[in-house]
Amino acid sequence: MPTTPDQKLWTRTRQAVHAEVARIAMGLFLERGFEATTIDDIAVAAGISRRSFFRYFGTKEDIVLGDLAAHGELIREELEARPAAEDAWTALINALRHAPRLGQDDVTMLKISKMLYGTPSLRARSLEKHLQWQALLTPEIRRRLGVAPDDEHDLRADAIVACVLMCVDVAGEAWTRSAGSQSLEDLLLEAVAAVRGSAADA
Amino acid sequence: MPTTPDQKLWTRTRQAVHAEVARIAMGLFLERGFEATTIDDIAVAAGISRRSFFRYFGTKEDIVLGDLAAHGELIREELEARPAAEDAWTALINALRHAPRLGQDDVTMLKISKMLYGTPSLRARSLEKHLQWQALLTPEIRRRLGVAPDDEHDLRADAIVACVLMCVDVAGEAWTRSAGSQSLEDLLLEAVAAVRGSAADA
DNA sequence: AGCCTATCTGGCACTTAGTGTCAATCGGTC
DNA sequence: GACCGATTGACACTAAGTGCCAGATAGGCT
Repeated sequence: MPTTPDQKLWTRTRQAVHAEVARIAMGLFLERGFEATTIDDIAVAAGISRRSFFRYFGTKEDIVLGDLAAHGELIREELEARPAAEDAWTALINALRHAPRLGQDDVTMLKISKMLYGTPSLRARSLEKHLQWQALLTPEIRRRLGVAPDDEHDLRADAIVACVLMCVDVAGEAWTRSAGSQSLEDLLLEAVAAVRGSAADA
Repeated sequence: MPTTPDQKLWTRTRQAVHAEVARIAMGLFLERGFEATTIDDIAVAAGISRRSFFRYFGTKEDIVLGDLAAHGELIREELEARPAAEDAWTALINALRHAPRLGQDDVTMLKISKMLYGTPSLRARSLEKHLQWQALLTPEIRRRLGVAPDDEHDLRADAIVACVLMCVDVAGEAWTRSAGSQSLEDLLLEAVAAVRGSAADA
C-alpha cells in the first residue's frame, strides 16, 4: 500500500514489526513469565524467524527495557530545559517528575514492574540502563555545579546523579511492593527527602 | 596426607581447589581479558573438567565477584559494632571505611577494577552484589532511624543505604579512572560530601 | 579387613542465548 | 524489465549453564 510514502516504506515497516513483536513478546512475558519464555517462543508467536528476532532486539531483555534509552534522552532534554535558577538537585528531580511518561496503564505497569524487580537478568539490565542515564545527565549537572561539563576530576555531579537515580529505583521498588497504593512521585520525593532533608517545588 | 584432620578432609580440599581455580582464572582474565577467556580455557588450565568448574563457581563472573558476598557480611558486622551515638550516615560510612579489605596489592586491585568497570557483564553482576549488600545493611540502618528493622513501609533506610553504596561505586570508578592517584577513602568522602554537604569523623 | 554411605568427579547430552554467513526475496527507482 | 539496497530465513557455530549417570574415593561402622 504505497499511498503515503512520506518516509521510506521499510523504515515504517521495520518500526511496525518492532512494535508488533514487542507487543506479542510482552504478552507472553506477562502470561507465563520472562524466563519461561524463550526467544523461539516469541519468534513463533510473532511469525518471524529466530534470526530475524535478533535483528530487531539485541537481547531478550531489550524487549522490556529497550525504550528506557529513549526515555533517558527525554529526561535529559527536560533537565536542560529547567530554569537556570534551580540548583542541581532541584532541577534533576523536577526533570524526572515532569518527564513525559511513555507508558501503559497503571495495572500493566505494575505487572511489568513486578517482573522487572523480580527477574535477576532484567534487574541487572535495568541497573545498566541507569548507568547510561547517569552518563547522559551528568554533563548538565556539572554545568549547574559550575564545572566544565567534561571535567572528569570532579565526582560531585556523578555522585548526585547516581544518588537521585538510586532514589528513583528505591521509589520504584517501594511502589511495586505496595502494589501502587502510593504515587510514584510521592515515593520519589520521600526517598530524596530521606537523603537530603528537603524536597523540591512543584 | 591425613596429618591434621581438624576438619573434614574434603572440606579443606574443596576450599583449596576453589582458591586455586580462582587464582588461575584471575591470571587468565588479567592476561587476556575476561570475555576473551572461556570456561573451557579455565578448566583446561586448572586441570579440571568443565563440569567440575560449575560445581565450584555458578558463573564465570563469580570468580571475580564471589568474595563480595562475604565482604558484605563483614561490613554488616562492622556496621552493627559502630557506637550507638553515630547516626545512620556516619555509622554506614565509617563501617565502610573500617571494614577489613580482603584484597591484593594496589596494582593488582587497579587491574581488577579496570576489568570490572570495563566489562558489561561484570559491571552488571557487581551492581547486583550492591543490591545484596543493600538488603544486608538496611535493617541495621532502619534500627538507627528508630524504625522496626523489618518495616517495609519506610523507605528512608533503603534510600540512604542505596545512596551510600552508589557513592562507593562512584568513588571506585573515579579511583579506577585516576589510576589510583587518590585514595579510595578520600574519594568516597568527597562523593558523600557532594550529596550531604558534610563528612564523617575518623 | 569389609561394608556402607556420602561426596566428588568426569563425560555426555541437552537447552538457550547470541553471532556470522549466504543465497533468496522484496520494495522502490530508472 | 532491470538494477540496487535492505530484509529475510536457513544453517552452522560458539559459549554458558544444567541434568543425569556411572565410577572413584574418603570416612565411619562392625
